[in-house]
Amino acid sequence: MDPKTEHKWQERWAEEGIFEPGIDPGKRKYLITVPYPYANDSLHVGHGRTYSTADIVARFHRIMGENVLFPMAFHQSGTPILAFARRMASGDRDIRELYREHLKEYLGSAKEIENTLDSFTEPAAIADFFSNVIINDFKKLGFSIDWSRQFNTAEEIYQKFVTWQFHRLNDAGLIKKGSYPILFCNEEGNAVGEDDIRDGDVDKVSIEELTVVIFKGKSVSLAAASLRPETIYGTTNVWISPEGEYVKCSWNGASIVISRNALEKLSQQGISVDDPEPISARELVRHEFEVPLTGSRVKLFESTFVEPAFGTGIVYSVPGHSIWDFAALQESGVGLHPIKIIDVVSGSETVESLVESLKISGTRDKVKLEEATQIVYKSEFYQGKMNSLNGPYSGLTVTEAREKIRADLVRDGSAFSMYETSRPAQTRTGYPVIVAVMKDQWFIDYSAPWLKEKAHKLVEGMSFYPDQYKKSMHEVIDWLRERPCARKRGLGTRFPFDNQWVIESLSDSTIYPALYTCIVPIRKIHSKLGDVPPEIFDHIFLGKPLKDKHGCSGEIEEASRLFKYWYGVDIRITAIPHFSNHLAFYLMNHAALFPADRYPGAIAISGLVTSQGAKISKSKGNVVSLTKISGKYTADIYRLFMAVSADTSSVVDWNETDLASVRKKYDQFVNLVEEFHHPPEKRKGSFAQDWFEASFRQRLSSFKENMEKMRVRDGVVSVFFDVMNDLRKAEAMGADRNNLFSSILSEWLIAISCAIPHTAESLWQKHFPGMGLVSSAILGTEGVSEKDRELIESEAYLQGIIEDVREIGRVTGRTYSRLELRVSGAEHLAIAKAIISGKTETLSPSQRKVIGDFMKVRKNVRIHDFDEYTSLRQGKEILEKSLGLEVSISRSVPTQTDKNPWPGRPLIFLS
RNA sequence: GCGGAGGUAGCCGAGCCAGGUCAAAGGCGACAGACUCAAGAUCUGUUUCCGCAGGGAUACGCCGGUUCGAAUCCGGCCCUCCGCACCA
Repeated sequence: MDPKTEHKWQERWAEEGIFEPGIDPGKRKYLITVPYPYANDSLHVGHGRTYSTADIVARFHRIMGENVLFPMAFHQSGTPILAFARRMASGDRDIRELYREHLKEYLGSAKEIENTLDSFTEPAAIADFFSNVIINDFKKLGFSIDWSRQFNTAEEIYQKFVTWQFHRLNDAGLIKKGSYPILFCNEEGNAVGEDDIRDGDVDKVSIEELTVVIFKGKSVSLAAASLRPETIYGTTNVWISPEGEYVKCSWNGASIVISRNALEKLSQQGISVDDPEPISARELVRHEFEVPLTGSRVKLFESTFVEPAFGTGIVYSVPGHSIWDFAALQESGVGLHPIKIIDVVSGSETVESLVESLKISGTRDKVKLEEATQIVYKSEFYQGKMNSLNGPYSGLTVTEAREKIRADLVRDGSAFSMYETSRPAQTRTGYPVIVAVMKDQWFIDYSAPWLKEKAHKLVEGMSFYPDQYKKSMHEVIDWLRERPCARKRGLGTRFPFDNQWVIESLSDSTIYPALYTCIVPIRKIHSKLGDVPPEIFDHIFLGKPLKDKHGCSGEIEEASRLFKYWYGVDIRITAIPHFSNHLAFYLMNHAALFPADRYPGAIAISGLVTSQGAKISKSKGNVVSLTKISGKYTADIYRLFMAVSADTSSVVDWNETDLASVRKKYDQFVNLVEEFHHPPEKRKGSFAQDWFEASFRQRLSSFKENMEKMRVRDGVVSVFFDVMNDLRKAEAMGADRNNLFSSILSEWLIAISCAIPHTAESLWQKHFPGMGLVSSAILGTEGVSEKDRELIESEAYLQGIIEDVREIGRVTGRTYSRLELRVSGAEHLAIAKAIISGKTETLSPSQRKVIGDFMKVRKNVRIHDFDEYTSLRQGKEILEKSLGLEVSISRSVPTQTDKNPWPGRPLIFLS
């Protein structure tokens, strides 16, 4: 198979429109979806896997006679495309160079590339370009996608749909407003996402909550920030930075000292600090301050490890439980001693033991200090108990004490909360990233009990592949809280209740599969009216009565019919990273908006793809783009590889060694089928022929069963590899290949067309000309008969005997010329049955003498449904052929005390 | 830490839910033989150890338990992977 031939078939499929189904009341409908890709880049072999799996499943359901719809669309909402366009517009040379290289895969001339790069200052141009790349890649892989229904999330029509959806969520009381901490850049006046932060993708920035504790002094108080308020009883002193700029300001009636950097953060977080005045904090050094709750007095000292830019630029020192404080104290030489206030399980690392084992030399040893801090934090936080020095908090666990002490400090007016980034961070343009609290953040309230209850019911009623994910989904639903659903920037749909906001990009992608069903007539409505009013969506999707048809009654009714016929989604296949976010929202929104008969039917999880043993990433240089696949390997090899190299949910590794072996098998298959000639007349069945046909029916039925249960690998293995092995076996048993083929070839090609459709089409055309396309053929329904099972069992019985004979030959190391087989008769059968059922008392005394002989071989005794003697007679030639021995068979030998034939285990004599 | 999944022969990977028919499917790799001048491809066989008649011993992360019987059930331990949110 070459890419050109593959292309030819793709064009045929498109011409005949066989993947663009309409309503067919005579067939069961099957709607299969995969989350749409984000159109900011081309896709690689990893992305292709989910779609490959989906296409194999789609094609399977098609050959099972179902009316299959496999649609797709493109995601353009959110910040990445926008950020990319901005960088291009800013004239960033690095990114231009990067994409110049990248575009060479898709565009021929340098001029074309430069023009395209120029156009990338517009987000829409980026999205369009990569959407087209993806479409082309997918077409070249032979995916049976209905392209007539594609759309993208930047289209007005999509945004009308999302707007409608948000109105309905609001009607259900699920849209809420509240305050929420986010990453923010004051200089740019923007919320910042991962892509806006320098190294944000490799070194994630998260938000941490600090407790700012007020240490009262004579004229001013110190506001010291801590991640661990529970350590307050271990305070020995307070630290400030000798290099920091500090200000005095008023908070809650008190005069407090904080770093200049903290001012802006606090105001962004809605904490009011007024009248800031510069103060020379050094003057306060060695002054005494009062520790809240404990009432003890501690002094202020300087240490360079304190970062003015972190928190308030002031920290209180707990050398008993903080490595930094311990190291700083040792350096300072002020002669204070650590106070131990937390007990940990014996054997756990402590501040002192870590300083020793890690050889920490001082506060400059930042990397080791960080590592040690993590270790101490974990063991104290999860196992620690407050000891008797903690006043009323003695005996509490660290977790409990933290909450209680924080609450008590806040109630007392001795503390407030502030947020801080988990590491110092800058935007790509170099401005600091801080945490701001948005007072009017919009949420979707996924915590609503009625919604959770509905969602649990929905989950209970659907299938998950693998099954264990059903349990996980129940847990995810329990865990969901309010989700911020709008942002101040990014592409997407305007938030309908507040124009300043844009709907966040996962929140706009929940029930959109509904749109696939009827996008065509809705487009018509939109082009007629220049709008799609919400009540039309209400009518189409929720069946609400519609008075004013806006002159589009035909289109509206068409859309309603389509939606009713196709929706819900029968299966949605997606990679695991979508599980606890996208899939959860997908299910929650369906539960919130649709009646139960429109709920999703199943979710299948597709595993990750690695490349040459490593996670696929640009930095590792192991990205293999989908564009190269069809040319370099052919679509069918890719598809077959994805199907058979691992179970749907487990990891597939893309590497040349495994690819080569799949290719080898594939070549074998093609050669076999190409050499086939229809025999002039079908020969009368031999044992081998009958067995092969029976076995094929069993392979086919196992294929169907596995595919139904989304075990694509097992399914394809049984219909591809196993049938080829059977074929070889049957030939070895003396059957004629063409004869074997002629009885199964058409069904075989139809089944195999799911995985390798192009190859199947070519072979189909060659051997069954004039019978249409294999892609639209339907598999027969014949199952496995009792007779088939007997044949299969009887062949396995023959194989067992062949193995036994071989083993004897191997062990004795001799060669033989004759094989005599003695099969058990009626008497042996009766004795065996009696022993097995424990009714030995029914046996005669002479019969009882053979029980010992039976027990020796009982492991191998099997009472078959077929007659062993007849089977051996039928298989005589096969035995002779495979063993190269002259074979004689006898039955009903009299019982003896030492050696008897038993059911399933004839006596073997070699000479 | 919490939640989830998992550790099976040289490798990948079934089996485990419903304990015996499991020395454990299938694939890859390796080895031997056939074919060939040769290589490749293909076919046949072998691939834990012992065994001159189809057998035995030891094995499914480690330790222990239940059972006549455990890869499969239970408990403990060790290790690996995934998710832990506003990010697509």
